[in-house]
Amino acid sequence: MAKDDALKLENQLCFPLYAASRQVIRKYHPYLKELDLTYTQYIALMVLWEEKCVNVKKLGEKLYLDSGTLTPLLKGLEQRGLVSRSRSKLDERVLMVQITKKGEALKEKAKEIPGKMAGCMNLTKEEAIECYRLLYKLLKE
Amino acid sequence: MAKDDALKLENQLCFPLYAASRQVIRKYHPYLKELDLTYTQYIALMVLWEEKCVNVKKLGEKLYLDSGTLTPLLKGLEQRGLVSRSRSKLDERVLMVQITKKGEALKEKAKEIPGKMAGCMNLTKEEAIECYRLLYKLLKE
DNA sequence: TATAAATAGATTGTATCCAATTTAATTTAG
DNA sequence: CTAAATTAAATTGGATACAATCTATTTATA
Repeated sequence: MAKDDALKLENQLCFPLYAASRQVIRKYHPYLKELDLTYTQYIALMVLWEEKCVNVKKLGEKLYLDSGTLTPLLKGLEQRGLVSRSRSKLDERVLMVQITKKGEALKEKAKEIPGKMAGCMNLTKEEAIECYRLLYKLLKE
Repeated sequence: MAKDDALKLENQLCFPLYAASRQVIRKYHPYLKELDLTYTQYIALMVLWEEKCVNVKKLGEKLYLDSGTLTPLLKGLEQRGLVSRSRSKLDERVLMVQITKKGEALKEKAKEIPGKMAGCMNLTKEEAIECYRLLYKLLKE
């Protein structure tokens, strides 16, 4: 490939990655709006629905997000009573985040979302599995 | 898959898409910083390096971005003398964006970036091609 | 054991993203 | 021809992302 062609949008791998990511998240919007959640809040809650209690550092590692994003996000969820935040007694630097009853309750409504979203992804089962593998390979390096 | 499992982070396709997208863009950062560009500015310039002149609507269609993102971004590039903006004489609603000499000059430096980034993507050639295909399939619907 | 180094979050500042609304120009219908 | 509908950008407001910096706490070490 000529050096000039390497700068064409159509020859980038990153661009469709970036565009597809935003497009899929936009498709979540109508469903998440019903729960008054953003996509970032949704995936943060996903971790908390599984783990019940997790500190900010660990949450950030799972979501590939740092405290600059998570601190205000978690404060917002706390204000709405969906999570609670408290310093660890053993190490005051560590902030534990816990899902609340109200946060747990929201999970019941959220359960409908993956099924609704499945219809928005026009990949075959096999393609989705391969795409998943490739994205994690990109991510895990 | 149980309905509960569908809400686990590890069972999402969107999440690795979102995380990998941000991670790859983060890897661009040191190289783009040398040109004082953000990733979004970089892909906007990519279109202009190819097309010389394009209106905001068309640019938005290519990048999957709307005027809410592009207007301030293009104003910024204009202020730095990298692009010029002017209303179409035939249709005053349409804003034409053109690359300037200075913007063209930046392309020479940018040419080094794809090569540098290639080393950051740990997919084989075949995997990259398949990933590209799957992402565009996701995107084109 | 003071002090340096490391660690966890919080804060700050810049640049997106995007839904929703607004404005101005053009096209379409009646 | 002219009011209504459509279209292209711009604007507004809320929520990220993330680099860089700061603060408080804990750990390591001379």
